[in-house]
Amino acid sequence: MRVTIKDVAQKARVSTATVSRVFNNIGPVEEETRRRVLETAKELRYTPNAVGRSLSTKRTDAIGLLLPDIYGEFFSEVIRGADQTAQQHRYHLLVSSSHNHRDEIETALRVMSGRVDGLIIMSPQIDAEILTTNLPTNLPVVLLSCFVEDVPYDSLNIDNFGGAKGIVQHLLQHGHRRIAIIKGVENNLDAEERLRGYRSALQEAGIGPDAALEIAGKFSETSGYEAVKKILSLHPPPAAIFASNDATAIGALSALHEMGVAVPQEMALAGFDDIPIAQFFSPTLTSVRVSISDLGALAIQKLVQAIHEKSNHVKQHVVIPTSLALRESCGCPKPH
Amino acid sequence: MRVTIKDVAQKARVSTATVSRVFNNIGPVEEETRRRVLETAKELRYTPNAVGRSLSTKRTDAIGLLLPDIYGEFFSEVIRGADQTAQQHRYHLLVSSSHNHRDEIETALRVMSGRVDGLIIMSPQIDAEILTTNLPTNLPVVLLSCFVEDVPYDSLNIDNFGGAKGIVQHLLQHGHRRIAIIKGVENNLDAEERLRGYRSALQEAGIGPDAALEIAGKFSETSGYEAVKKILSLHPPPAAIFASNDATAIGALSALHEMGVAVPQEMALAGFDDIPIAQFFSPTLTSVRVSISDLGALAIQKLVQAIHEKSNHVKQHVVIPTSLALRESCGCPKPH
DNA sequence: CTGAAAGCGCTTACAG
DNA sequence: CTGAAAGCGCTTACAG
Repeated sequence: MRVTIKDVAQKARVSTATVSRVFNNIGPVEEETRRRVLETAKELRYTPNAVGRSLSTKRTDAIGLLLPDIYGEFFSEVIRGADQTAQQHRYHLLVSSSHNHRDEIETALRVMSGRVDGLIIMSPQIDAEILTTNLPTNLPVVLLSCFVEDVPYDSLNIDNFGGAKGIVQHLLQHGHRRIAIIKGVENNLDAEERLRGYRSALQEAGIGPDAALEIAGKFSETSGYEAVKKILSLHPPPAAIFASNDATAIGALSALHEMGVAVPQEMALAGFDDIPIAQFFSPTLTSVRVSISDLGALAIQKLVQAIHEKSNHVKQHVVIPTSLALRESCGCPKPH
Repeated sequence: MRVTIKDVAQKARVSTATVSRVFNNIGPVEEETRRRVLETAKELRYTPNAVGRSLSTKRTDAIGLLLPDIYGEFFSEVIRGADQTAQQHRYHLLVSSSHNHRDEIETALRVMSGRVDGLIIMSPQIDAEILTTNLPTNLPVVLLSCFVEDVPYDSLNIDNFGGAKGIVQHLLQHGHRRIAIIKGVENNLDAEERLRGYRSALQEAGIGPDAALEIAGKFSETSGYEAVKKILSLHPPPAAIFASNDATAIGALSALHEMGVAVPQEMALAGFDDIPIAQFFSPTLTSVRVSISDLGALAIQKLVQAIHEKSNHVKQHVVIPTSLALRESCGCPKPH
């Protein structure tokens, strides 16, 4: 069977307390004893059992990452950043995906609680109140892209409004007046804020709202592809499209190519997220830059801080700034 | 503090054994007792502690997923497929990435063992022997894209050889004779097998090997981009390029666009993996189709089976077939 | 410097 | 149908 601390203690002729001390590098241990314990442990191929340890320390050394339905490069970047940073802090990452609905989130929360020391929840679709009522109050939590207002948790949000407004202003500077938007998923915080930013930019430019230019989308390539078909049937068609994320922009670009519409000459295009692959399209894709892996990394950092500082941790609401990644698809020259 | 099974038992005036029975739906429990326990539990907001349970049951209900340095859509698809299937079987997913080196793998293995009921290891760079010497022999393991030969583990491998050979044969059928390959990462199993497939196709077509046509690459967009610069400086340049994965093909495509080389007219191009985004490029990208999310899902299925069947589980070595996703970049018409 | 013992939160034969 | 008690593998005051 499995070799335990008892086996090592017995064989090394010490108590389990001593073995424990050796393995945790705490307390004073005679050098000779330490050597003997380590040797015996190696001989027996002993590995401390994490579950036993967790039960007495009340730490799990694991962090839970709750993601919405994961798909595509955005989430892979979040996970990458989170995992790297978690490892640096000696935490494990328990990933759980595909939670867009209230009850799924609730189940996931229940199931994770007790197995993790803290939780990162990315849930742009879910009202934060649902979380509040379902979370053990003593569990440190960082909310990512959640609706937050007066919630007792740390939170990280992308500056969706500012980023969207900025990129639309840029399209305006290119001289375009009729600018369409392909919207994101309904009831999604990121999507709503980007829409607000789009509208705000137009309004400040003295351009009235035009519902016909606000096309439905779903943050997916396919939805961008289909949205373009609708956009091209408008009379007159717009001069530019702001896609609510890069996946959508990529689908849109594909459709424009297929319909023989030159980008950016006949139609300017910009996305949001600046996923790594954006710069490999032709034309290269203009986007709103968000350091996605940093987002995951930062969430972990905040959470680790919260875990360590315990109850005197001061909650923060951080808005992560964006910048413009100007490339060819909006009409800018290709940068080097 | 945390509310435990004792608190519930006390308040409901039963033993902890009874509370345990109610929550696990086992053994006979008087309906009236069950009701009272459940009510009390709800009142106290009791959630069973997973760590305590694990220690006595010796199950963790978690599966570890060890990935190489994760980046890009391929891995996000693996995780997606794995997580969905794991959830169906009521297992959690403990993800650990960034393991390309021997000692990293060893650390990860040590750290995970005891916290998971089984392990999926994707490690195309690592010799399986390293794994064998580092794994608790009683832990069920499924190897993904690992060098395997006579190892006592289940394994899943993509038919890299067959897929690569097939796509190169297809390029030959388009009439191309000078076909370059952009290779994958060195000492990587998938990369080596794809190279073998490429060579085999050429050889069977009576075309001798030409080292100048085998260009270094790294499975990344950037490496594909740079490889094309070298390829275009060949005299004469080849008529087609087989990129060892889609990321590489995408980088290559980007470079070809930039250099004004028409694809597929002046240069045919094909990739490998068929990542979802491949069909949104212009021209749409021909590739070797692998159902990546199914790969993750299948690995979980195998592992769950192994966990349940215990020691009388029969190890299998499964090779996952591929198919050709023929699109525009190789010269085929666009499918609908 | 070291050990005996209690305790972490559960489950599970065993007895009744 | 229910409970007392041992045990899972650790850690940690406490005592010496």
